[in-house]
Amino acid sequence: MAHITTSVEYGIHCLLWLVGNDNRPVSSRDLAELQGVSPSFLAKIFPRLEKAGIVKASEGVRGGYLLARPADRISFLDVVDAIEGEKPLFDCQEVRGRCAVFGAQAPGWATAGTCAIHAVMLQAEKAMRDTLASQTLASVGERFMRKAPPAFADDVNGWISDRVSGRATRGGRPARDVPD
Amino acid sequence: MAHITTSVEYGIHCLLWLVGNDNRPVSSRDLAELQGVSPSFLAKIFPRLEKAGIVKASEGVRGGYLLARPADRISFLDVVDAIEGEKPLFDCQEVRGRCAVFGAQAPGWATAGTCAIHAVMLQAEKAMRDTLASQTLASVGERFMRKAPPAFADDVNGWISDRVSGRATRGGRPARDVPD
DNA sequence: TGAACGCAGACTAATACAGTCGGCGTTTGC
DNA sequence: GCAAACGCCGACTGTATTAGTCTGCGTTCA
Repeated sequence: MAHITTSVEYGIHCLLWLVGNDNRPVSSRDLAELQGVSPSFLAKIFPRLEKAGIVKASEGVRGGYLLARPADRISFLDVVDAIEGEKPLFDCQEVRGRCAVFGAQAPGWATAGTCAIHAVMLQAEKAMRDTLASQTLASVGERFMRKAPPAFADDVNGWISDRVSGRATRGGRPARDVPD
Repeated sequence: MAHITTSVEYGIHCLLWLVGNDNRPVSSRDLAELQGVSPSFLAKIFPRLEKAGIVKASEGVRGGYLLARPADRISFLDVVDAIEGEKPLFDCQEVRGRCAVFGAQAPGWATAGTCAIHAVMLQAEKAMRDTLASQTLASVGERFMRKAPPAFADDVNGWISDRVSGRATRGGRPARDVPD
């Protein structure tokens, strides 16, 4: 699998729908159906975002999630680390200390400091993380909204409202607009 | 596992031993024992480096590997791609096209071009790859040799020569300096 | 000829990831 | 007060990848 996982992808997609949605919590189930992904899988991702302080949860009926801070202060790196837990790009096996000419015990100069190869990998990882840190939910959300027609945001808000009120007034029958 | 694998780590460590070793091929078995890693595992890595044109192989007794071009023209990125095959940092699932408000068929504006999230990941991947491309076997090898005492390179060359000649003159008994 | 090579492919064990399921505590509407 | 809609947690499954082993084949050289 790829280093940046599907969980992160789903998480960011969901968070983008929460941008500019400050007073109405949205449930992970609704977000899942809105995007056509697995509800139970999304339900595993959101608690991590909540623990990292990226979203706020409200429990009970009509509960759901809201962004915990403004979208321009939530970077892609925040989301990646929240979901994946700062997993390293490279896992140094410290091969340098095993050189046969050292015998049983490697000399100090060989194992002091960071392995030269590891240092390059850390530098590459930093470059990647710096890029992720430079992009926020606000900047990417805005870029997406410039592509979408003006009515799109309203359509989505309407879809979500329909689902919530549809459950309340029509006895739990989901309001789907996909015929079959 | 980490995105940059142990195979790459072993590969780079081996290639660094081949720097400045232009006329005497070294076998993957000797490189494995020199570094205390699995010979059969290393034997799986080298053919990929050979197919990528990073090393040249010579078969038969006294065969082995040499760098196929100067060390200052072999970057870390070359080695990573040779061994891992340009695997992407992120695998976009095209969630954007599944939005429920679109119904069965997503409109063109939604799926045109690169997904905004994917674009950020590609940018991060490029930053990582640019860093890996900027580092060569020559630069890192030199950095390592500055840490090592002057006699170290000779010690290693001696160890390798002992192993080759030891096999020839002493009937295949490996010249190990680690007692047990 | 045989040992030391490279090379290819099958195989195994461990891990991680995507996804599912069931149970529990909380909140709200009827 | 009860049931449905929530969040949250842990156990579970299937599949893909990785690290590592093993066997067999063709080549080279003493």
